Amino acid sequence: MIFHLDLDSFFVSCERLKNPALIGKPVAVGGTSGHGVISSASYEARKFGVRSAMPTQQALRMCPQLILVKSTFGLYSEKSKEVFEIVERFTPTLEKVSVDEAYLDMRGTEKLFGTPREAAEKMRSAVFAGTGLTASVGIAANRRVAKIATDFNKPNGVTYVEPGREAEFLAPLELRRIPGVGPSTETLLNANGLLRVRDVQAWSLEKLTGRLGESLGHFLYRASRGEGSTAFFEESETRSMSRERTFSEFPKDRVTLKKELWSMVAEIGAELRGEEDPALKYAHAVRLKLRYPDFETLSRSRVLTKPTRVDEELYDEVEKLLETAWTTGRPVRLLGAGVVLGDGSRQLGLFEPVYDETKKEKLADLKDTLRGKFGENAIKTGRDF
DNA sequence: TCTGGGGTCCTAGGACCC
DNA sequence: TCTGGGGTCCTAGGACCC
Repeated sequence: MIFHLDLDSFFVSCERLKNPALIGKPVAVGGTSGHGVISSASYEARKFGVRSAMPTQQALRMCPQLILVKSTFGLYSEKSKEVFEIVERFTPTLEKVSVDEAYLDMRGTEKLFGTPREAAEKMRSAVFAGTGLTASVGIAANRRVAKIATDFNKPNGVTYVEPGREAEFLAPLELRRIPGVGPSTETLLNANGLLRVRDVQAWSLEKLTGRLGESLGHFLYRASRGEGSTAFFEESETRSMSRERTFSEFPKDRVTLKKELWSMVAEIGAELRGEEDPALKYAHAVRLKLRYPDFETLSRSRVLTKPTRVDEELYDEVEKLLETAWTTGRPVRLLGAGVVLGDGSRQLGLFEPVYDETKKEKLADLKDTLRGKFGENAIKTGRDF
């Protein structure tokens, strides 16, 4: 039995703990100024059509009395920690997938907590008693179905899909309920006459792969029958790091863009040098992202001739990408920088020596240490833009 | 009407190798 | 003069998730 636990409108609920006057009202947490989007909406606000990821301006048009609260991430991670400390008393085998969501392996806990449904209710009560937050729980034989089940009975509910009855549970649901089926895939499926899970169940694997492609066809065949991976943990390592910034006023001068690029690259560099896992200590490639005011978005990337974790070396490469990608003088809405991670050896060339730490790298580490001790501004980097 | 930020995975063409 | 098949890497773009 796998549980999927999801905290109800988490950011809004946290804000209500801090300010009870928000209870019972249409509230949304998110970007309050300029080009913001909604991160979390109360159920009162959802009645008006307000949803997360919706532009704040649009939300305000739909619901003029909407109370907007600026997000305070410190509060959310604190509350999240409290919740998972409570949840860990039920099983040590859990995987957090975000601040407000986790999968729990509850196999073999019947003696302690009773039936799956009883265990879920005990868990939800404990979370509420300890933090004042409500959670929804989905129970199934695999992660995918458990997650769909959570969504089925939100907020503050439990859904148990008995083993062997997955296909029956899924049949009436809209395809959109399957994680991985977003707006674009939904449109494609609808255009093929597939509206609900049962419609997909009626197609053979050959028909699905023939009409929709190998990958999507196989995925839907399995997902529609409630099949999922049997392993609890799914291997997944960080493969990239990035920073991006949407400007409130769209700059069109080189200096502003390069200063911003430098500060993002420096953050990435510090994170890279703080990385414990030897397989992920070095940047294998760098990436640049640009978005213009009309939302035209482009990215450029380049594999480095030599893997590095030195800010200056990363910056020089990203700057080159900016020079080639950016139409000089055109205003920029969003600027982003990123790295693809590697272990410092190059994949190509079996006889390449593993990259040695250079003096520059040691200097960069020293700067990080000093910044940690004396503050961000302890070390000034002399750079002309 | 206006669209955040940090990620993962997939696709598709071209280069290159065996 | 004509031209297979499989695999990996690189690059750009896009879908999707929270």
